[in-house]
Amino acid sequence: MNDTDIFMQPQYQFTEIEQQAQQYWSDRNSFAARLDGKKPKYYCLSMFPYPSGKLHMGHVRNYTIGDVLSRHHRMLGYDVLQPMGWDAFGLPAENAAIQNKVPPAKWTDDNIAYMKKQLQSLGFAIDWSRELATCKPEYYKWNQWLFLRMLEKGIAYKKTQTVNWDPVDQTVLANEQVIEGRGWRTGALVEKREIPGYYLGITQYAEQLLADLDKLPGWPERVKTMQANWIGKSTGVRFAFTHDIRDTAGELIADGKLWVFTTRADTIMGVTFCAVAAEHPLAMLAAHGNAELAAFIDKCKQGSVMEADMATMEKEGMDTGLKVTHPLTGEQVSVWVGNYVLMSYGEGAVMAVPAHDERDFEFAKKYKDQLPAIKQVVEPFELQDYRERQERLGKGNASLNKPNSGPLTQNEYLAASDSVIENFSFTTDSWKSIYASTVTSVCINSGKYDGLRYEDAVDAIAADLAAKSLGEKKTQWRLRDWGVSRQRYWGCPIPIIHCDNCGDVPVPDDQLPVKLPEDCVPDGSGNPLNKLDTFINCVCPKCGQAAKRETDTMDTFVDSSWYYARYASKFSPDAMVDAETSQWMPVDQYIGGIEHAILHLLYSRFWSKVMRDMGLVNYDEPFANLLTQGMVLNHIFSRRTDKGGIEYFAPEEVGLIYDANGKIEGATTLADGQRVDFQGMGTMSKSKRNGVDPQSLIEQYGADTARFFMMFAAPPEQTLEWSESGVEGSHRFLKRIWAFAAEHPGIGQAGLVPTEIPQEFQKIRREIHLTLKQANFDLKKQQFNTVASASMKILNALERVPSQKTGIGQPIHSGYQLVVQEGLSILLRLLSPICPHLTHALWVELGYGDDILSAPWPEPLEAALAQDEIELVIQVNGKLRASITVAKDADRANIEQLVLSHAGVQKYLEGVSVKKVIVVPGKLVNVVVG
RNA sequence: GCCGGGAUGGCGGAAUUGGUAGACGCAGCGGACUCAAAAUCCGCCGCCGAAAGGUGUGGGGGUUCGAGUCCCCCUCCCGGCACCA
Repeated sequence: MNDTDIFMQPQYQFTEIEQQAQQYWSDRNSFAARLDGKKPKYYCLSMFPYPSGKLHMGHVRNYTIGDVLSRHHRMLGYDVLQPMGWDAFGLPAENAAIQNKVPPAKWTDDNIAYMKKQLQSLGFAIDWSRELATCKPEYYKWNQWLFLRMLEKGIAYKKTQTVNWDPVDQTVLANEQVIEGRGWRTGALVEKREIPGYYLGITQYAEQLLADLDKLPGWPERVKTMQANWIGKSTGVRFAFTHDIRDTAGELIADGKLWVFTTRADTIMGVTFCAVAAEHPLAMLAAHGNAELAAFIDKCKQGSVMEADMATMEKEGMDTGLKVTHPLTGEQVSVWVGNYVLMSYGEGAVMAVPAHDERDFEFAKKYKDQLPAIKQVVEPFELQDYRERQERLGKGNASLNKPNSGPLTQNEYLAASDSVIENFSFTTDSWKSIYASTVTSVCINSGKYDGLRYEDAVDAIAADLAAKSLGEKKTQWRLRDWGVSRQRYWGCPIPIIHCDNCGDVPVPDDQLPVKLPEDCVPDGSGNPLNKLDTFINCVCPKCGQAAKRETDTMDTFVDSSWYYARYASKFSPDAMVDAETSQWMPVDQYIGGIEHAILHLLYSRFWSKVMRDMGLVNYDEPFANLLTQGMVLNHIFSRRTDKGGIEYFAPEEVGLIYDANGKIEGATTLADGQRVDFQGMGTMSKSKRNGVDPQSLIEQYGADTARFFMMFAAPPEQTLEWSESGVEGSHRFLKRIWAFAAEHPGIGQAGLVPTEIPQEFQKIRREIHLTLKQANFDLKKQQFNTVASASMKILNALERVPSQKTGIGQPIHSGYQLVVQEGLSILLRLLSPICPHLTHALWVELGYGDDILSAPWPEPLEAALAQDEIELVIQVNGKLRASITVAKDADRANIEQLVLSHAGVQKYLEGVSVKKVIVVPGKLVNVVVG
């Protein structure tokens, strides 16, 4: 090599080393993914970035994790695919356009070019030939194509949707652009508007999306739980209370039926009232001519809909004065408006059974003077079983009066149950101790249903309701269809043409893609496409008359719902994906932030199933294994300004103050020595000024240091606390490796055979192989922090190998050569996924081979791990007292005898007798005395 | 409020899944080199104690020869959420 000069230097010149390694990989196209069918495949995918301008630390962490996995699997003998691309449509490009008057296309392209350079400087083993950007027509053409197929199948459809409308800018706002009910730019009060839009029928796949979570053992439990909750399946009974309530025109409302949904139909005989949402037609009707009720309804509509806010909120309601008829008992039941009933879920109305629903109970407690007495209709099965046994024994006539207050025992409850309803005290505690019932309950006080357990009761009641045409069993989903229309410019055009004669006409396939004009500069006053005649005006594909193009674009979640499949395919202009896709898919390892646990992952799963049903792909689930990496945190420093605001200081602008325990107490600014407060660790963000720029990190320490620290500081799923001195420590380690290697030029070439190795060398060799064993175990667990520390341990061990130079000119011991040669080879390979540049350079320079990428992954050798003597720890009554060294095949009796005669043990045996001796082979001996 | 995950030195974090608690690193302290500093290297480093020893994984109880690890109760912290009938 002509660049040997760098390697001869004992100094670690990372910039040159990294550039040369990257050049080497790029010259040889080292990371082009190929499937030869002989090796197993490994598709490793990190969530693609939004090209916001430059990388942040979260990206560095995410992509380093992916790269470590990719490089490790490559050396294990897999064909690896690790692609990269750009989630390039979205609102920030439009905001930048408004600010800088640059077209979003230009802004996005420039950002991509810069960020690509940054990614390359980190040395990721990416197949750049598969790079894609979702804002390019050759990509989004297939969004449009699949959308049209969904339209044909009835999966996509049009209906009106509610949007946030800014009356000043005359534009639709995204939720994030609404700040405290006002438009972010204009400050105008935001209005709700109903406009038409396209929806995708994800609810048609609800059952599959829920059931197939079981096919994902490689996903974190919490992500699966979140998805299951989001899909929100509940099975129950939908039924109607009948009524004769008429509107102001005298028309019977909703055919005289008040529909409700319940998962607890077995408690139907315990209904004491009904509650409807504020927006429910019955509530609206009752509000006519009832100012008090109208005011209450208005108040309900204003309240927060967030669960956390609501959980502690007082349940409130008001009687509408309306009555409905119970479908089974014929009793008249009052209809109330309840602030805890949501119009958007189920029927917007509920039956209220205070005895067996905590919310209903809270409500009934508050309005007990206006509502009928609560009615218990189920009790735990175990209790009923108990009661029956008691009755057979002819017992059970005690009174409710319990001498000492406290919760009733089962026995006491049983004795008093007949009088419990009259004497029930209205507290949540007594409700919980008496009524709260699970589904293992049995009906009581329910006429013909008495004695039926949950499932049987629901079946019988559903059958009776069905016989009257007033109800049936039903599955209710929380999941709603996915609205994909966005009234924005920088997105994929929805391929529809509006014709006065023919209505909404799909763009024919041969006219795809509908290209987004790229020279627009949004000015904040709505979608510029609306003003672009060259885009809007077109010809109806059906009748040939002049027509208008749809100007809405698609939600950017569409773009990211299938990019992984495109990566895995040849980028054909004629097909969304090709046969190669099904060879690479599913993704073997997907890595990204937990913030995408619900929407992105659910939409991708849905999209995959749609593609599968259209015969495009052959997999049910796109991501076999999911790793959700933690966030990157840094110190936050702030102080109150004179004006009462908060001013933030970057960590490099302050000096820390520690308390007596060495904990950070506060800090002072380096500039003026003023005191600032330490706010703890928080996510790196611009607003808190605690971000660290990856670029300056790479320039100062190199990519390998950045990568090493990212892996070393915390396990991947946990948050990672930034530490400048931690980065320095990582850098120090890499310098030490370099210096150690520089002292052993050409050591990789020595052809040594490990035969007779003296003890002193064997001991360290064993330590190295033991550490390697642990590291390989940790890699399987994806616990990279201990893999990084294992590489440190191996270097520590290598530096301890006795060099035993016998004198000037004397050769060093062959045992030394062997252990260092082998140990360094293990260290370089083990470290190479984390620090690929340094290890690449040293592998070649020390003569181990041409390319560490094609070296096999190191495995510990049994011969190196074997030992003739083992150390056993000795405990007396579980406390560590001594240790002995015994032959590895020493038998139990032998060990016991050795232990009991050990001086360090005997002093604990005086005056007591040995009861038992426990020998854990290879580990320890516990002498139990007493 | 509900669901999920946690709590181990001054700090980040280990502990091969019930078997020597604190690996590895950071910070700190002491020393070597240096005119000096930086860099580098060597040593010490949970707490109490002069030592012997004792004690110690958020708190309390339990199972076990043995518990950071398993079980029950409690406290606090973080993440998620939908008053879901």
